[in-house]
Amino acid sequence: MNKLNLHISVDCVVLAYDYPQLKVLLIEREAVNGIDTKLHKLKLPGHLIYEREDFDVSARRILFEHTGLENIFLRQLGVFSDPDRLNPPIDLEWAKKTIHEDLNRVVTIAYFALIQLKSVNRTPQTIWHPVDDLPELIFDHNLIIRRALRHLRDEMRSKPLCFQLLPKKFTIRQVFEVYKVILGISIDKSNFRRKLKHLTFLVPLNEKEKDVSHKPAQLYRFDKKLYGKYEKGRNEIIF
Amino acid sequence: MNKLNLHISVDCVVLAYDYPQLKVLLIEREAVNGIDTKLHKLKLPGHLIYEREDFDVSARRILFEHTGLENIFLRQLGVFSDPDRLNPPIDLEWAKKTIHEDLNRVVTIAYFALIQLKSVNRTPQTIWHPVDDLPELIFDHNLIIRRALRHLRDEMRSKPLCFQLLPKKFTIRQVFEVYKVILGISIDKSNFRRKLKHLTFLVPLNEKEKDVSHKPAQLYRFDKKLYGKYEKGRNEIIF
DNA sequence: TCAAAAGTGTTCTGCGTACACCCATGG
DNA sequence: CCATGGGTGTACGCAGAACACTTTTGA
Repeated sequence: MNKLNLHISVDCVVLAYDYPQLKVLLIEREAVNGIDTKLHKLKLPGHLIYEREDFDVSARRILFEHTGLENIFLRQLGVFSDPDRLNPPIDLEWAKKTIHEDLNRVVTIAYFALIQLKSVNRTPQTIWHPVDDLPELIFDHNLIIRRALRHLRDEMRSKPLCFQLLPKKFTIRQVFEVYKVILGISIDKSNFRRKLKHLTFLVPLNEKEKDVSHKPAQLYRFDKKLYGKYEKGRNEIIF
Repeated sequence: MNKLNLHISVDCVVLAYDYPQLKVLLIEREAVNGIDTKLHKLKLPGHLIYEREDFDVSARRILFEHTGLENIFLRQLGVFSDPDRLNPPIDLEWAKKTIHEDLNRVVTIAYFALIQLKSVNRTPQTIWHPVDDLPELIFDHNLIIRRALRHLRDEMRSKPLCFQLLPKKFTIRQVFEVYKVILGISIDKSNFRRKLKHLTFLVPLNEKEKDVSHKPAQLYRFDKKLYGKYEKGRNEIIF
């Protein structure tokens, strides 16, 4: 029998690009008898873990339940272990009633996932909320999201994460938009183009944009194998 | 009362540069009645956590116990949650006898610390072992160290981690050596010099190397504040 | 024929790379 | 005066920044 471990949970920050915004997947907290259901707080998708489950597997299970997706881009973000993180008290009350168990301390392992919004099964409980101006979430979930965004911004600069947020076929402009909105910086469009065109792992397709009221753009795909080679060829030391 | 949590431990990978090698801090596993003491296996410094302790605090406590150092450069590396990580069985036996408790599953939060070897209190139980050709350690500690090294190599390229491994006053050559040994690459010496000289956050001191049988080198220090400014001024997108 | 975005060209500057060379010190 | 490493100079090429310009489409 595989029972719940009452000390450890997994929470997932699932991010998606919904032009022109970056959005995060939130879940409406279920109402529980005895807790004021007026408090429609939101939370990250997550759950206590099972005794015999690797956390990466737990995270994938949770993601599948809420999005219908498998093979998601997933990274461990880190552990949130503040002994007082199960605050405010009403949130803790809710959690106890939901799982029908007493809880003392729960540490959570935060995960970080990137998906393409189009491929998701949308369900009534899931809310895709812009990452700017988030409401107050339960526990320390606001903090976890902030940490995830910082991680994303950092890693975007040196790794090809953006392609996880875009469809398989994309235009340079789409990449450009993703960079602008996530990093919050202005970039010279034509230099950005030129730069991307010289990246060997971006393969131009025999296909162009359709149904647009301007010159249709070249479509590209990201080639993981070629990226591997490209990455090996680099040995810059930058600070 | 603050009791042990039998589900979660903290392990620390403490790295130091001992010319010309990178070394990791290991602890000799204590002998326990009923376990063959011939098995002189080594382990990372670490321990089960206390119920009301933030893990960062646990890690610092452990590091202080083994090195006498406070204010260490410390980062969370990640969680190791394989349900079968407490293998081989003899290691699990040893752990149970040591803490006088039964153990089912323990997940560990791995931390990553960089220190200057000179400033450490050396004690008889602590062993500084070269990171190449490590012996077989208990549990998954070899895996944890590999992960730590990967992390170090990655982060070295974009962050000024090397200065955590060097004394406060250092020469360009020392930085050069650290990079060479950790990244395992060959670098053009004179270009490396030039590059470092242009970094605004490396401040030349009114002091030179002493007692060397060659031209004494300029000493520098790393200025954290200046680095902060330097970092803000960068907004490269690199892939 | 106009708006909108694709895509090209040009100039300047700075940085990485490769490599030759001179300088200071202890033995 | 030699070995050792510190430190400078030069020349080339590529890549980023800034910005003007041309092209292709739908409406």
